[in-house]
Amino acid sequence: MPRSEEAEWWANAVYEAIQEIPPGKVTSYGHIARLLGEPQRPRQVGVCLKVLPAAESGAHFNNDNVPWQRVINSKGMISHRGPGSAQRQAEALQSEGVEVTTDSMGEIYVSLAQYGWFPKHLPSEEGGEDEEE
DNA sequence: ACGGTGACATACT
DNA sequence: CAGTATGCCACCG
Repeated sequence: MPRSEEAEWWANAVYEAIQEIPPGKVTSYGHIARLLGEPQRPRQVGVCLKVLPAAESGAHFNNDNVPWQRVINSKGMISHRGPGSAQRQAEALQSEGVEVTTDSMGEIYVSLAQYGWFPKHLPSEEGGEDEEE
């Protein structure tokens, strides 16, 4: 029981929200934070994923039942935290039918306009595409 | 005990 | 339109 109750609540809410993301879709950290009513804490969403327990840890929320792979940054790009980690995430997404594109810089992108999952209508998202559901 | 960092995003310059 | 600055708060050194 590391983490205070508050942090636990936050992580809990984050994991639940992520589980709401339908397969074959992706969303952003900021959107998750917004869904939780805390639009100012997109980073903490990432922190929660970083501390996400392993599948074999026996935790209620773990690497296996939380589709962490469906969460990317607002630009539709997969952040590279370690060597090959982004690659792994891209692979997982492809396995769900999500098309990913790699630019010349080696950065992996996902078309938010195509696979973005945004239950709420975002005010300013990519050029003004009113994509909903 | 303390300060820097980070799976980000928005606002401002 | 691109680069810089700030907020947020758990985790690591």
